[in-house]
Amino acid sequence: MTVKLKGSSSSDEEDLPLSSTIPRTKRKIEDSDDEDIKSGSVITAANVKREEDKSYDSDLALSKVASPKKKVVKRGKRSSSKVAGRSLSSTKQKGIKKDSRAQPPKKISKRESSVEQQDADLDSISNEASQDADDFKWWEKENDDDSVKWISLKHNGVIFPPKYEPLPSHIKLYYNGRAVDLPPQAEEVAGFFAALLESDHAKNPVFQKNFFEDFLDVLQENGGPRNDIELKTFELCDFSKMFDYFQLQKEQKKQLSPQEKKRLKQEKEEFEEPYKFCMLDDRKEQVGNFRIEPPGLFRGRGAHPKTGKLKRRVYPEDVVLNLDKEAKVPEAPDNHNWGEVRHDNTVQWLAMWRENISNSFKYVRFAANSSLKGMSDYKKFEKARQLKDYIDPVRKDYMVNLKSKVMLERQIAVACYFIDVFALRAGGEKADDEADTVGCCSLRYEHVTLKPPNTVIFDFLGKDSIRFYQEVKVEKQVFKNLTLFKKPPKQPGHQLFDRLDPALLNKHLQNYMPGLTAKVFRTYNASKTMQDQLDLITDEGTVAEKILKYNAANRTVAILCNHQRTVTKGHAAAVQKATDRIEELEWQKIRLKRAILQLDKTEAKKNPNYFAEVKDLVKEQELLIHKRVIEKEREKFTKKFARENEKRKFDNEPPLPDSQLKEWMNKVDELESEYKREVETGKVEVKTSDVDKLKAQVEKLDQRIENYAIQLKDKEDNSQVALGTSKINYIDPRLSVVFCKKYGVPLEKVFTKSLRDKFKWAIESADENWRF
DNA sequence: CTTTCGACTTAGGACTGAGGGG
DNA sequence: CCCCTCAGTCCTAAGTCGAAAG
Repeated sequence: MTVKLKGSSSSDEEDLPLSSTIPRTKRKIEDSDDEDIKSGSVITAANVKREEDKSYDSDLALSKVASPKKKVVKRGKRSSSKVAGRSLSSTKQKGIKKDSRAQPPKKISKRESSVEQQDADLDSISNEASQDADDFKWWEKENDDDSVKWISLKHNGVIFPPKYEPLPSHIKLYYNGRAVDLPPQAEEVAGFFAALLESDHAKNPVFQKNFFEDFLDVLQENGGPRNDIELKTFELCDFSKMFDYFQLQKEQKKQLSPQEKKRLKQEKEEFEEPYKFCMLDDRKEQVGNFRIEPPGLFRGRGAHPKTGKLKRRVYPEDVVLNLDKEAKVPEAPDNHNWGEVRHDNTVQWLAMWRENISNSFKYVRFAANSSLKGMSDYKKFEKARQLKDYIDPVRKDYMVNLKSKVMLERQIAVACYFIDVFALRAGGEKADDEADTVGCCSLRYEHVTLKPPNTVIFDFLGKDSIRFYQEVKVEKQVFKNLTLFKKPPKQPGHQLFDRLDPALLNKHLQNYMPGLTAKVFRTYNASKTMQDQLDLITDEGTVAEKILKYNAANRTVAILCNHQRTVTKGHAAAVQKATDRIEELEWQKIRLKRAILQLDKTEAKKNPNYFAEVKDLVKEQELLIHKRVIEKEREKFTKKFARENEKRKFDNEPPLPDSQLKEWMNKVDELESEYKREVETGKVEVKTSDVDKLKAQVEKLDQRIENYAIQLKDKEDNSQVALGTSKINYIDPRLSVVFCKKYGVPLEKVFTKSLRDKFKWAIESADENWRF
């Protein structure tokens, strides 16, 4: 376990050796702080100067020698000359059209607000709208001030999850072998756990403990088990009957006839229709998450202390609605009342409630394709583009400040370097009842390992407890500073940047550019990287090849941002299967080559390279392949037999005779003995005497092997990388639009339907010459 | 000032249905 | 054609950051 220094109370801090030496105020680097003290010299201003000069020179030497191949700075970002000429774009953007805050307030406010009129308004949500959101081109309008988000806002409220349906009386939780008669409220909670019985959560002791505590609470509140069984330990609970029942239900749902499924789906659609849309400034716009989150067990990520706790049911009384003053307030279901009705047009949520796990708010908001979301997305990317014009001084400064005499400034410099070069997040402090994850400012001693002369190993859990592991080379001075920041008495558990927090860092960044914060760097560097990668692609090859290259560029960005996904359950198996298949194809190829040699011995001399691999195949390996191939064949026929009979049974036909299966199996046996002979005699039983034909077959196999190998590599490369997050949040969509336009790639090959909706503004505004 | 709150973006995993290969 | 895979969508957790509260 580690000790947290920051964020803990001051009394905790007093126990720690560092507390007295490092108050969190700005001050000069003192002797005890600076690594240079090791050399025994007292650091005066002059001394510092001299020392710095020396190190500056050596840094320079280092960069001179190593810069062409070193990885000190990834992605060659210091090449700003290309960017410089384009600096007007961000200013240009501002003056597209003068049209101050162009929403139409007059119509609504003047309007009669009789009940009938309002009903008509709401109906129009699902019928035709006064204005279709589709032809509202907000991005062609000037909009500087967005503190007011809307003038009018009408919606139909939210959908609540269905009431709990008690299980059939024969489905019970068992305790120590006895059926427990639970009150429905407690049964529901037990059911939440039972549903997860085969997931990893159910095996997590923290999850079990948290669940069990909350479960017992609910049980207590509702009078305990009705048949007086006292539940004491989790281990004696048997949820399997409940689990089985849920499985059965799932199965039954699957078994429904297609028509039945369709009908149910349509019913659901019809019921949800009114909630899917709202009227925003008289335009019909989509609502995002209009369903209130159902109760369940909290599934925290990573080692979350609260994982497994009961996420309680939300009632209308917990919900705050937000609409305009004239809007008809939708009726709360079942004679309930809304917690509150608000008319706050400075926010973009339609409803909210407080959740009970961390006591924070959940919001019902507009969908990603809405104008408001689009606007903030656009602004985000414009802000990132703006950074182009400021990045040089920012970088120059942090390089200079790496040598600042003020500790805080050095820490800021290193933090900026990390954020810029390695795309770290800001890293706010976290509470004890959250998972222990970190970002830049919250990095601790143990998260950074230093390997002289200038290698840094990052190893920590970031957002969502995703591991960040990188072994990188850094600027010499960064390395020196890190050594300094880790100097005793600092030890594991202590903050690396003990003077720093995101607020401070962001305040520093605002000095360069209004609105500049740590997260802007991620957007900037992601989009910049994408631009650079796309620039490398030429207008050659097929559309499919271009898409492959686009995805490769996308992957570069995803890796930069450390966007990972856990390898799917079947991944290892899938890779093994693909590898096996390639191996089998290789083997087939070798057999063909052997056959060629048998037919014409002179071939070997004519082209020894071509036949080299024939000798490479080891006998043991070949035997294994044989075994695998034969096994697969047997399995294939067994399955075919079973499936065929299943079908016949369904069609009321007589099953296939066993003799059929036997016949198939005999064929496999034959094949098996053929292979056996082949190994014994070393001779392939050739079916043709045409050498050219065989060669053609070899060629075909080569092609197939190649294809499979590429597919496999792609699969491997992508197995741990999630491309979606960067595409959705970090890469300026206009880059993709330009790429597609320029190279004749259909946009739908890179953007799904929902992304095309979300990025409508980009699709319609970017021309071929647009650059990030 | 520092801490907490509120509102927003960013994130990976679960679920599901369309389409691609055997 | 059928199965199975995987892309696309849904869900909601977990960040960031400015502003209010203390």
